[in-house]
Amino acid sequence: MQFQQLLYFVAVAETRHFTHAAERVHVSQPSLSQQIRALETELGAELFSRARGNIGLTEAGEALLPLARRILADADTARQEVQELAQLRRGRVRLGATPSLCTGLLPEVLRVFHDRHPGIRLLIEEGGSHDLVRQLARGALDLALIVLPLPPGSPALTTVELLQEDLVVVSAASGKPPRRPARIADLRDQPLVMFRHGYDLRELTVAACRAAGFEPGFTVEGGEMDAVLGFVRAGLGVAVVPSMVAGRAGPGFRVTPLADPGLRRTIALAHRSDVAPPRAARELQRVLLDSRE
Amino acid sequence: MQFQQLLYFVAVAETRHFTHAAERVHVSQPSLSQQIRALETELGAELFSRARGNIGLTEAGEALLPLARRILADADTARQEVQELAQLRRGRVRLGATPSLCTGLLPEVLRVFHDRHPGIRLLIEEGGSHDLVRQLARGALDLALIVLPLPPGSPALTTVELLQEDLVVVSAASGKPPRRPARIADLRDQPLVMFRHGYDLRELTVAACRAAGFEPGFTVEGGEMDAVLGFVRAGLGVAVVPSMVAGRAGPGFRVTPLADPGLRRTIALAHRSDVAPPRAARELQRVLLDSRE
DNA sequence: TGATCTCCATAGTCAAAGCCTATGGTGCGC
DNA sequence: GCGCACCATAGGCTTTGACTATGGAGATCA
Repeated sequence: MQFQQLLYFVAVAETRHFTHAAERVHVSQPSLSQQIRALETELGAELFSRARGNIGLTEAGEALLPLARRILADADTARQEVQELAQLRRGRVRLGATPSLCTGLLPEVLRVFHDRHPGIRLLIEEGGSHDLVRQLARGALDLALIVLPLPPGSPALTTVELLQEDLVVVSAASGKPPRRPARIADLRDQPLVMFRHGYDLRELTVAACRAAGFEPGFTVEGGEMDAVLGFVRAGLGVAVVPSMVAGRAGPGFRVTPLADPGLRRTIALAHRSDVAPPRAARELQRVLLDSRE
Repeated sequence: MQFQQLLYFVAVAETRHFTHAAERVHVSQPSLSQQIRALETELGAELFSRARGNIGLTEAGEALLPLARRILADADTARQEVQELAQLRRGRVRLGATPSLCTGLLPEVLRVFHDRHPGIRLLIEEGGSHDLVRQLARGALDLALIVLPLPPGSPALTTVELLQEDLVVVSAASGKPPRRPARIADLRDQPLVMFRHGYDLRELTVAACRAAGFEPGFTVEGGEMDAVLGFVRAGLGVAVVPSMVAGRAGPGFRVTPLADPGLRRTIALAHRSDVAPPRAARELQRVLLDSRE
């Protein structure tokens, strides 16, 4: 059984005429006759009663017709569905990102992408780089925005550096102004508001303090970016955050840059090396990279 | 798009392994790879993410999979339906017969046929030969039991003589016994009970009377076979019926054969010449012809 | 680190399938 | 009765799909 045989069969059933049916499906009449005959032979039953000037369906033909129509319709649907996915009219991208990027970089980029491809659903997974890398490897994400360098033992990922973020110190506007520019060592005697485990910022800040020779003390820890900023504004302590986040934090904050060499982190776009990302993900990747300019 | 491509696709989707899938569908692995690739090219999208040791469906593949399964299932259903029709496990026969045959010959023959092919529906159309011939030509009947000769102007039908019926005179057992054997001429002065228009017996009896030189008179006319016999038993008149019908008419009747040459009619099985009857009809035809022995 | 193994892709060959044109054969109508 | 309409058949050609053999890349283990 072949799709074109079913197509020819339906054409004959509807025109009740071999020659006309052949024209409709754009083959010669003998080709059509031959295929109908092949289908009949395979199925083991005549499908048409071939009377002069009166082609009619046999009972077997009547039984086959609705199924043939449905099969052909399903095949059309399949073609269309897949093409819509390929043409970015439908689909999804599963993007992982660190929490700070979700509030900083992503909103604008995703708006641009969504305007361009309104049919693509965007599924955002917020998490630390470590988790995101695991999910990439498992195939649960198409792309992820992670902090370089990759954690040791990472699977084969391809990364493209996207941007470098400077980290700054935020404190309550109402409190005593810190030295400007700040130094890491200044944090030794400062109460710190710290993110929950999983934030790359936590590991990075703690590592920097230890490199400067002290263990940082936290007044509050846990909570997401918004909560941390709220605690800082309330005067519970200072925090180290990306400058992009601090810049949009609103009033009530004092933002203090760090003296050279400061703290920076490199944000990269990562995907599995062994599999090309889906079409929609490649498109989002392009938009992300373009957004740097 | 081809059925085998969908079959291979489903096999790979389910095994997540090209080599195993190839074994399952009994082709070599390169053939399967090639067909999958052809399908992907035609649809314009990759269907699988081919990572070492971890074959997975892409979004396009996910979209295609349920449709592919349904198409393959429909194709199987189609094959099975048609084969069941061909193997006489299902189906129908549309049989036309004259009313007298419906009560005489058919019940036993149809019982035999039904015992042999319980899945075949039997649709009986009762009518005069003229009507039956028209319905055969229109394709509304597969087979018909008609009275020979065919009406003038009949379309091309193939007929096989089935049996010859002797006609006899039936009268009420309570009445005056007629001459035995009877002659057509005896009917001149007899009140006749006559069938409705459309019965071949009516045309045949009237024609015989006219050939004998008189116009028959009817006390009652119209009604089916059972009604006519009822009228006869009630003493309203005599009737000319097939001997087979008279024999099973029950008590209350006197059956009188006609003197030579008598009246006979030839019952034949007819179908269109231009189209072979469907399988189930041919089978019923065989059973009918066998029933003569 | 390198030899081996697994597994999918590629190359080349061959038989079969499908389409074409030309032609045959059979009812139907003028 | 001759042509006409229409489906079937025949023969040739191109394409396709299957096979075997081989390549190449990642995983595995000594």
